Amino acid sequence: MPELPEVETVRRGLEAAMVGAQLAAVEQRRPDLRFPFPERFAERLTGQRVEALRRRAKYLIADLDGTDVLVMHLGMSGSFRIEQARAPILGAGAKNSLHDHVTFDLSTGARVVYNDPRRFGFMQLIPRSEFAAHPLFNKIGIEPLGDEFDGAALARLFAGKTTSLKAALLDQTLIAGLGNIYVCEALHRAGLSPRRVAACLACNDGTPSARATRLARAIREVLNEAVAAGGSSLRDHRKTDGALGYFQHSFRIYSRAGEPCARCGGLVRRITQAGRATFYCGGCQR
DNA sequence: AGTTGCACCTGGCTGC
DNA sequence: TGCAGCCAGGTGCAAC
Repeated sequence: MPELPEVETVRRGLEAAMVGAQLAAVEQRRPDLRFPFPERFAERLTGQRVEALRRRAKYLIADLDGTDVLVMHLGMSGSFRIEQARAPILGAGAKNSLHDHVTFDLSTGARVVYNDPRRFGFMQLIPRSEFAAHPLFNKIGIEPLGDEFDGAALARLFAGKTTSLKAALLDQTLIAGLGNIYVCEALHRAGLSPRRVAACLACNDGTPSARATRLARAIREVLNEAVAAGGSSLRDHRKTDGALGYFQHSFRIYSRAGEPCARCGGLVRRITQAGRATFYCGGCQR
């Protein structure tokens, strides 16, 4: 499911429920998700207090009061829901609980449940001292909602890249947190073809082009709007209170193959790039 | 070094 | 109604 706006939405929900609380009991219901759980996972977490709930790229990071940091990734279909004691959420029935893989019972009485049908998500425990140098994080790129992200940064990152704009924007070692939907949406807003060479964002003298500025602005804009909407719910994404995000109603290009472009009336096309579907308008995306 | 293709899983939708 | 086939928000690794 989840790109930056969905992960950020989940982070906010978990932060409100977990920060300051102690993990009174942890249950791990299967040996692995995408990867095996760490050794003695539940035991090592039990009794720890959650001091902060952060996001880096599409990772959720819980700072604990012990020596470890809990790293969580939602993969394609992972979600968290928060249940208050004695008040299970209606509709969270047997079918759904089949894929409840981890539960955290908090000292507040709330229960946090991780559900992931496809099991592409994973959880890791990393010593805090090794966090920055850890292979999961040491090559991650710039945060697109951070202060340092702008047209100049984008042009610098993409300089000399012969790959497509689409592929470069999906590369997490360059920019952290964009996925298939928001890359398509940002390129459409910026009026840029996903097939362009990534290096086209820099002028011959290396300065950022107007295109770079437009694209950086479009990326920030679409991410901010999506976060404000609680993310996009296609199949699996839920806020931690069970509510749907609603940004999917604001897609201008994603999954609209065959429809007229909302901006120019041109035909929205679907192509495949790097094995992923790309939606774009041949009329106004140049 | 940079890219592509495939694998990892389940479930939902489409079309026969 | 049933079932086969295709598709899906991500990422890591093997192969070119």
